[in-house]
Amino acid sequence: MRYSRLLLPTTKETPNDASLASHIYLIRAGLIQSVGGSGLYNFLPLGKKILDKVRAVVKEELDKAGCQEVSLSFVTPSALWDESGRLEKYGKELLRFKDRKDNDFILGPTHEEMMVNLVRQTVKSYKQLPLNLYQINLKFRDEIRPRFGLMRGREFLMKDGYSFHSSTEDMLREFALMEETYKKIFTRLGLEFRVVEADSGAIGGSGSKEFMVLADSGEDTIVVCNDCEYGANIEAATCQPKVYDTHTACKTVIKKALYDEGKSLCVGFVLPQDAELQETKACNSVDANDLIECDTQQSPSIVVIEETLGAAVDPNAFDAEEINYADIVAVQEGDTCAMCGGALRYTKGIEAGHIFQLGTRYSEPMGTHFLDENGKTQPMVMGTYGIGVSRLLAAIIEQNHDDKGCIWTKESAPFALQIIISNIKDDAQVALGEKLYEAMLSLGVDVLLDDRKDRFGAKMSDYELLGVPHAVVIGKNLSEGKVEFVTRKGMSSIEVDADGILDFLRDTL
RNA sequence: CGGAGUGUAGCGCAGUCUGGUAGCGCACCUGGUUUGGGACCAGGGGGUCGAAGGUUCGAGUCCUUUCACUCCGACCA
Repeated sequence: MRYSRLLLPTTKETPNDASLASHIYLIRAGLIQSVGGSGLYNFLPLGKKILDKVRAVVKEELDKAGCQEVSLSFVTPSALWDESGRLEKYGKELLRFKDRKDNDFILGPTHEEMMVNLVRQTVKSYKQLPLNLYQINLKFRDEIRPRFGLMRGREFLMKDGYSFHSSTEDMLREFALMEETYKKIFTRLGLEFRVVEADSGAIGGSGSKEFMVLADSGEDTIVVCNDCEYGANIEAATCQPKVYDTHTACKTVIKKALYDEGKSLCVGFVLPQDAELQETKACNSVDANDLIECDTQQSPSIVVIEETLGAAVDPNAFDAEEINYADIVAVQEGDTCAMCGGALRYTKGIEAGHIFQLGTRYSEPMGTHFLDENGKTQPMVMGTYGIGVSRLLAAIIEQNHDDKGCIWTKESAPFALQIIISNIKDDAQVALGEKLYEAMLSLGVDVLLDDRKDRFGAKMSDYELLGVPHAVVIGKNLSEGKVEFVTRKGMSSIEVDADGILDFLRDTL
């Protein structure tokens, strides 16, 4: 590709609403363009190209693992969501609308219902199982607060996969296979990540693991052990139980728990004075959709006592209809690891992938059955597996950038090599640049030739901003028969004889 | 939804208090000089001033209503 023909609108100024490196550089490097704000973005040619490369890595590894790609309708009938009971649970994040006949539709935020619907119409026998189907398509979530560019857009590209099994054992086998496959994907993309235990959220199900790309700018707090492999989202993290007695000072946190059809209950959470309530755990402990602040100090109808308090608290002290025990306390830094006894600490991560053991959460209510060897009707056992593909672009930049711009990893780079002709009016420089460009193309190297009538400084700045892994700078040293080979990471450069540059590139790239 | 703020050229902003020719920087176009770190000179194009209503001889500016977006806190790949 010739730079002079490329639509790549780089800018010197940072957009005023961008605070994250990935957001700033995606826009400044001319990869994406904001569409009237509010979490909607256009992908410009090179942004699209990078997205396609990341997508290709995801697809290759999944196909190798035996998954099959499909493409589900983006617009989905609300009726399906009624069947699974998620229409209410998902709440306002669903973008709902009507067609001209007044039928209700939503834009899919994730496609469990659609995939289940597809499979229940086509799969009837245990002989057709197991099955792992996925798609890499647009999703829409009407986020309360979109921000950070591609990190939390409202429209985004997600890979969502669903597996169907005749037994829980087989689903667990596939779950493990997907964990391995995901590790391969993130490793190929050059990311530093950690697999952690997670809460299952609105999708439901039992076991779930998140793939966290480690970055200080990550939105999730994850708890990791200094001494072993243990890692968990703060929402699901556990530690060795602490010991309390009747002298332990306790506090009660009052919250309003929200349920389907507008129902709500006042709940009191009892925990040690110096502990912190973990809202997700608390929410799960009462099977609520959400917890909100309770305005009045009314007496709670349910009391949940932190389980490690045990006998340290007298349950008769509360005037409530129901008293339960559950893990509702947030793990603190310095707590003891339940696996090995080491010290736990916090770190930040970007949730780039999430795998769930769904069980029969969707197949049961939606009537997705098959006939087993004995001709008996059984609900299929399911797993579901997601990767935020467009978010991965942001995650790659968060982990790979400097104060000049992006530093793309090998598998994600928009080009393998950039050839920079310093002065377009110098015939010798142009001649070598063109020759090298043609040679690289014929070798099958994806190369960008900067043939613009710009000054050296402008070209170098654009090179650093875009972040192609390597460049050849053909400049004034050509009069002494030398060119420069530059590596974007660290901006180190070495002088190479102009005569030998072609061989050098053949050996190096 | 709570709190704070902003809407004026593609982007970033001034002008609004005190009503009177629509401005600046970047980007863009033309010509010329320049070519190792975003250069310079000269000329040029580009605007429903977020929207609606009102006050006024006259509204970007004052009044009312409304919409959108951004930032800080509770959802999620």
